[in-house]
Amino acid sequence: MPASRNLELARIFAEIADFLEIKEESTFRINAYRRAARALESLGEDIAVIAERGGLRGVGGIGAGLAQRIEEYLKSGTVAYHDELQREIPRGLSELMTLPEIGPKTARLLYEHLGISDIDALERAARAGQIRRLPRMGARTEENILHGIERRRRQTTRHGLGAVLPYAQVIVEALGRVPGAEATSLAGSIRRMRDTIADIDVVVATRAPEPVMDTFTALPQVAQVLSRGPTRSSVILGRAGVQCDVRAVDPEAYGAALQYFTGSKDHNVQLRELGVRRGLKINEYGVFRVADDARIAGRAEEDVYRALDLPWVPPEIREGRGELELAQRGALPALATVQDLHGDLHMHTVWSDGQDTVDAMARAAKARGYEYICVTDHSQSLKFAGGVAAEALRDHADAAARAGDRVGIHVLLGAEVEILADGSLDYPDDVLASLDLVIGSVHSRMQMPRDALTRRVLRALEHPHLDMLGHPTGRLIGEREPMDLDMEAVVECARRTETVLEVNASPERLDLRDAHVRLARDRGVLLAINSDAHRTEHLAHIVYGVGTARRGWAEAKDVVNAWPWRRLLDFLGR
DNA sequence: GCCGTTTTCGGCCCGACTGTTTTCAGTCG
Repeated sequence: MPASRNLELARIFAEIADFLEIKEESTFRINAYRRAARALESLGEDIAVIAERGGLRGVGGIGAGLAQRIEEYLKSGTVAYHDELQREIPRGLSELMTLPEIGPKTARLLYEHLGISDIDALERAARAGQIRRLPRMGARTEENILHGIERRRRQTTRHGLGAVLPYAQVIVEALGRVPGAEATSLAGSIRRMRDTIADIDVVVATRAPEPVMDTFTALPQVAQVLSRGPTRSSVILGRAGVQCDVRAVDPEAYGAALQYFTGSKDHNVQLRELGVRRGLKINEYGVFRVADDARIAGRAEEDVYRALDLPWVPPEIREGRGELELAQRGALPALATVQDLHGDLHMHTVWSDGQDTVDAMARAAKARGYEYICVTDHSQSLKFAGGVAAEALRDHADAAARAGDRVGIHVLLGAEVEILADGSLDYPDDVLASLDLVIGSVHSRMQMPRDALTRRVLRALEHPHLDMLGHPTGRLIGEREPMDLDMEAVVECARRTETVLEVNASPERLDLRDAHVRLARDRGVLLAINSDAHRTEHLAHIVYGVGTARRGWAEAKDVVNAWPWRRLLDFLGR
């Protein structure tokens, strides 16, 4: 399971960090393991491939010691140090620490006094009233622990960006209407457009925090108030069980707070280190000179970066993955924006499984300001999605062109063609040649072994009529794992054959994902950001795709549908 | 354990909130 080797190693390092924390080891060692775990999680490339070319030390947060542990893991499949710690400390304690309110100290306390080392035992003890008898524990804590366990059982880990963002925007708007709220913004991973979200962070600038907190904790969406203070409150929203944290800050500190709470942690740590070198202290209240404690920035986020002689860094790339080095050199990428897009190259109509006609799609695209669209219904073998027979395509081409003329937008006729199990495409070559754009996608037999699957996709990429690979990994966030594909090989083949890799903006997909966009972009592969709309409203999903592409550092020049009509036509060779 | 226009040694972020405390530890972000 090579792709998951990164995640497996990340889990091992994170667990080592937990164990070390229980043992009360140096927090800096603990942080080093945590940081390495996060780096591994967000890596677009297989760690084994990086190790092979001797690049481990080049990954931020990995030094001599951790490189050695990684090598050991790649060779033997285990890390002896991890095994050693596991003999000393039950693994379940690490699991306990994932519950709210339970950190290393409490986990150890529970184990030493009551022998608790898993969540079931903890629940039994809490129900039996044993927790409250422990030092520093009380009935309230016991109750909170039971709540935490219950919430854990009801909800699964993280939430998809697409499910949470619209909801979060409603909260922001509601708080923005409170009298005295001068500015309101999302922060945290949702502002960075991560594909999944653990909680919603909101920052409000106000000199009167009380009414903001009153409004917030009384919102109809609030199911439970976890904490409430003048500067910070925390609630659980609705049945979905998303946590939402609101910070109220003085307008003078709004920019600093927004910067601070947007993160990521790694980005902020690096930023503060840059500050320290200049004799500056950065916290959520502002940027301060250490010498005389004078505040030199804080009102706007731009000011915080400017105080360090840096340009403002777009939230999507604040991941501590080299963005600050580039910012220092004034070489940040000019990330693609929604406004850069001239069209959308992947959408469905009533001709297959879409809800709207080509006319309706064209009108909706025109209303978004697009110059062109490409209609790409499913190919013949995808029967359950109303795949289009080859014979119907000629009529569709005429109908698409007429719709374009009526609406005043260029309408190309393409197809989302099945990549069959052997890597061949689902229309004959002469039919493919007649289409303006051919997207190849895998919708079936996704469970093939890695080698066979990779061969299958590479064969499709080599096909002279294939222009684009649609939703390359086939993942459905929170529902279906990505296919076990050798992404390095796919990216390399796409580069060589000049095949476009899609960033599918459908919120349940976001595929390519951020790390793979970065990999593709670093190798000079062309991208497209497409909505994969199945009705007119879905065209708006493009914001999620743009966010994902930006997280992978994609620039407009890398994105073919950010090119004007003429250039796109030249590229397609039509 | 990482990292280096301060450093191969000695730094490494810190404040808010809760609960059980009579003055603060633990957790979280």
